[in-house]
Order: sequence, then structure tokens, then C-alpha cells
Amino acid sequence: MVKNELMKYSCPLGKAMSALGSKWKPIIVLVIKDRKLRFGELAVRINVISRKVLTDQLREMESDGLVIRQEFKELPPRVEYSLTEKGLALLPILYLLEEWEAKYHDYNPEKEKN
Amino acid sequence: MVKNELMKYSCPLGKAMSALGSKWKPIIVLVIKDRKLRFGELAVRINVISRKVLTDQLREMESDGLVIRQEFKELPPRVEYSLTEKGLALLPILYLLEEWEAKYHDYNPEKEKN
DNA sequence: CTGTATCCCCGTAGATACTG
DNA sequence: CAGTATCTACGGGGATACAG
Repeated sequence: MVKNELMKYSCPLGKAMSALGSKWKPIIVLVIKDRKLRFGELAVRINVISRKVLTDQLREMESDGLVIRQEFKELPPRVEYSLTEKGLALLPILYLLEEWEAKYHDYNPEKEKN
Repeated sequence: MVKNELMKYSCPLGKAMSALGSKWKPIIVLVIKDRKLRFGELAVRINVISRKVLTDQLREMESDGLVIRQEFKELPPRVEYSLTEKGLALLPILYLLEEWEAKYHDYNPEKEKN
């Protein structure tokens, strides 16, 4: 969970990366977007993630203040996840990362002059 | 190295995160910035990283087209690292991440209305 | 339906010593 | 100075089975 105490308490970027620097968290943020999604919907849309890992990631994101978990006491149970303001603020940054990847995905650095 | 084949070849964000989603790469990008830094200077500025790991990360970043490695055939040897255009394009995004962290580092999601 | 409980693998990264 | 070469440890992530 705590990737590295040193990281968490030193540079701000380290803290940021420990909040979203896992394999799945950025993707979960992108998938939830501005909607509310049930656990099962999330699992379907990210169909390569196991349920255990999805649960783990969501729990961590919840305690990092990225997502809200809303549980309905019904049968069958229903749980809806949505982004907090903090999580929503991350969206445009993730879009920038996607654009960056799209722009440079075939980039080959020709020996740059100095 | 290849974190996960599925990730690398599916969603663009997955590819982006595999290029900078490691523990040290974002920090290395921020430290190099628009300068050229020698290996030893990097090691000093990120003083908690071991030399082996620093080398590994730099090699991967080189093959991902993020950094340029310029070797001078001198004695004692000198090697200078700098960001490519691709790496430089990452800088503003990382700054946004820092701002995001700074803004929300004490954020506590009050039960948001729906 | 929404999770837990286990168990296990493998990769990342750390420590240390050595080299051209 | 700028790395390699080993060896080791840890823990994230995956598979599977079970539970409320």
C-alpha cells in the first residue's frame, strides 16, 4: 500500500505518483469519468483486472480521496463509485498524458543538436 | 522492463504509464529539466536512489525516447543526460501533477451531493 | 451482486562489491 | 567517473475459491 515512506513524505510529485502511480488507478479514473458506476460495471469495462485487485485499488483510491464509495443497503447489494472533486481534477491531466502518448508514440529522437 | 504486454498494446494511457509509471522516472525528468546533467550530478540530486537503479531507469528512458545519453570518450569518463523533445513535452504535465498534489494534499471529500 | 480469503509468482528495486 | 555483476527481499498483482 504505502509504496515507500520516503517517497510519500518528500517531494510532492512523489506523493502524487503514489496516489496514481499504480498499474490500474489512472485507468480507473478515466473509466469512471463524470459518471457513477457500479462495481460490476467497472469490472466489465476493465475486463482484464481481477475483482480482488479492483477492490484493492478502489479502497486505496477512496482513502486517497479520489473516489467516493456509496453503498446501498439492498438485496442484491449495490455499490456505486464516483470521482471526488480531487479525482475529477485529475481527468484533464490524464487526457494530456493520452495526447502526449498519441503524439510521440512513434517518436524516435534524431540526435538532437546542442 | 515490459511491465505488462496487455498494457503496452492496449490503451494509450497504459502505454504512457509504462513509460513514466515507475518509481523514479517522473522525478528524473523533473530533475534533468532543460539542462544537461552528468550521471554523478543526477545521483547526487536524487540522493536516495542507488546507482544501479539510476542506470536501469536511464536506460529504459533512453529506449523509450525520453532522454539522450551522450558519452564522451575521455578519461575520466563523462556522460551527459538530457531530455528529448518527447521528454521535454512531459515537463508541463508533471508540473500540473505537482500543482494538483499541492492543491489537494489535505483534501477530504465531504460527502458530496448527487 | 459485491466483495473476502488464500496462495503464489515475478518483477522492481535495494545492498554491496567490483571494473575499465 | 560511470558504470556492471550478483544476490536478495518485498510486495503488487493475479488465480481461484468462498461468503453475506
